[in-house]
Amino acid sequence: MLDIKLIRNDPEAVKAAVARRGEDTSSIDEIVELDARVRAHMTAVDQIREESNRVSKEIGELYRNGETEKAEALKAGTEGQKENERQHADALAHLQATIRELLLNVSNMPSPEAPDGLTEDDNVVVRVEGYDPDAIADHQRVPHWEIGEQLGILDVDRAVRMSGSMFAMYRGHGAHLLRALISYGLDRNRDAFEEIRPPTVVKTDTMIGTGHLPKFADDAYHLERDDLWAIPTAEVPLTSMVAGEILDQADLPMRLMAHTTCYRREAGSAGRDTRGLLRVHEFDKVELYSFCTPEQAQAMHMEILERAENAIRDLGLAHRVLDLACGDISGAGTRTYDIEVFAPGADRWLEVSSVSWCTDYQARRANIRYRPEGEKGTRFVHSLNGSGLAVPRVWAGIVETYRQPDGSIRMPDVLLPYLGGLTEIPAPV
RNA sequence: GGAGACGUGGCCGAGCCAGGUUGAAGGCGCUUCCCUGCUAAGGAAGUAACGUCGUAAGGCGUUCGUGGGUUCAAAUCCCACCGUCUCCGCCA
Repeated sequence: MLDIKLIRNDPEAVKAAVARRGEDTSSIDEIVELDARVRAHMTAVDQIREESNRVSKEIGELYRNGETEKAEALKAGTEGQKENERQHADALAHLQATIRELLLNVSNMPSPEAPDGLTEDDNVVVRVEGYDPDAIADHQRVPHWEIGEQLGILDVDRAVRMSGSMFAMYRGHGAHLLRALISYGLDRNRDAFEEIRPPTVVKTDTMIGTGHLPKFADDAYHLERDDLWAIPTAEVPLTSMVAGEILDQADLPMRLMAHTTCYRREAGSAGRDTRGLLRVHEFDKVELYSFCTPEQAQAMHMEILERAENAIRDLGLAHRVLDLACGDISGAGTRTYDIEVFAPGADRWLEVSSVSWCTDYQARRANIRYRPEGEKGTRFVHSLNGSGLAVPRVWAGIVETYRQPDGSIRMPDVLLPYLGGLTEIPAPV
């Protein structure tokens, strides 16, 4: 969430920034107004408590000295104070809860450098690599859901029978390829990132920490009986890993990576891009993540983007990098780069990574701070995340891109160490 | 799931049964200074976070797992929840 002090001191600037997303900013005015009332009640409560603390201490002293009568007299004088305090305290608590609720629903301020615009059409293409529409051969123009069926490596129909639409099942070499991609995604970042395998089902507080709740409750799977949520991305448990902690500056930047399954209801996108693996409710992903100081954040953003892009480049996939327009940046982000792979069979760009710099927006929610060296007090860390490898769409890109004239699929060189001798998925006989 | 024990500051650990100068003894760690050829040892002082008021110095408030309650007063008493540990049961 945003810093209430920042909103208090310069509401117009905050509104202007948030408005670039196309978001309604009227709640910010409301917050400012409620905040003033909060502080009035706060002062009142503090004064009442100060007085009551003082009197209590005095009573204690009187009892100790055996001056029971005086003590009783003082006690009698405290009547009514309690009710008075309670009224202010209740009003205060109520206002604070309201403010928090409002605050949780205000998105992060986009970076001044983020491109203007409200939709994905306004995203700026930073670079395109390996994309040549004229060089795409006919045998590559087969969508992966057809290839998957032909080769017996992807079985959507049976997955749908078990779990409903937008679920997939990988089989045989297809499942093996999936596993290879996960290992590949992790291993190539092992030089700097600590591998984590977190829980994939988490408490409500954990989801709030990253900004996925309350705003996007409809997009997440909820296990009502135990009040647990299936994570939409490893970003959720990774952020919460150090929730409430004060980190040593020496430990920053902290680099973490995790392979997890991710669950998304995709509530707003029913019927869109539903063929094959374009959009599924359950998928595997390797996530790259970092906590760092504000000073380190910009460089870390570039590092994660570079690592994610290199993984795609080394797989030999045509791709492009987008600088997202304000309106397309997810709630917690201040700036986001997307990586899209071109899938020649499906004939479209598929988002395979979203690399976001969240400033202290998530850290504030999850209360993650660090002690700056040579400075008093604490500061909130910055958090950054990016998909190191989103498996299904990369899988789709590979299967379509590497399809040979005979219908077999050659395996990218960089995956060979993970495929136990498999160099191609053979064509059906 | 059953029975019991327990959750205190960066860490360890008193205090809780008998509520009152306890924001919390003592120790470790850390910081600064002294001593010192170097290191070790030793001596002195300091060492939580958050909120709020204040230009500041500083004042006040909150926090002893979390949330309620009792009381003039709660780390201490009561209730609920969360978590940890031990034993039993079950189990990949």
